[in-house]
Amino acid sequence: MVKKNSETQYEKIYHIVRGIPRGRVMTYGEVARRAGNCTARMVGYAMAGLRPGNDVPWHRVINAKGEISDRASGDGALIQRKMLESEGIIFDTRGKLDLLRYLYRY
DNA sequence: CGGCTGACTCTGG
DNA sequence: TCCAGAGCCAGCC
Repeated sequence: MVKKNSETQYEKIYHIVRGIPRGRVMTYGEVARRAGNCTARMVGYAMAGLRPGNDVPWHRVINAKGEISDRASGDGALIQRKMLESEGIIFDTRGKLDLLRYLYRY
């Protein structure tokens, strides 16, 4: 399979997010680092640019604090938390999850 | 082509 | 422990 470098970093980011197994999460920074020359902001922006119909488990991407980032769109954060809980991830009373336990690393 | 924006992260006080 | 500022780069008008 030939890979085109013409692909945007977004595609790379999506691919990585798709590689996150169920019950695990990944931080923006980790995804960015694995994607290559990319920054956490790019990942965040890539997630923001997601469209319905994609098979990207965006809810498995969280910030470095182990928290769900507040986004511009309404209650997305609440949905994300529910999705993660649905996968067996337990949230702390402060709304945080244990990164040492759920963080997916290669 | 230039400037603004953003689901982040890090460091210092 | 919490708050604020700076850095970062691709996409869009």
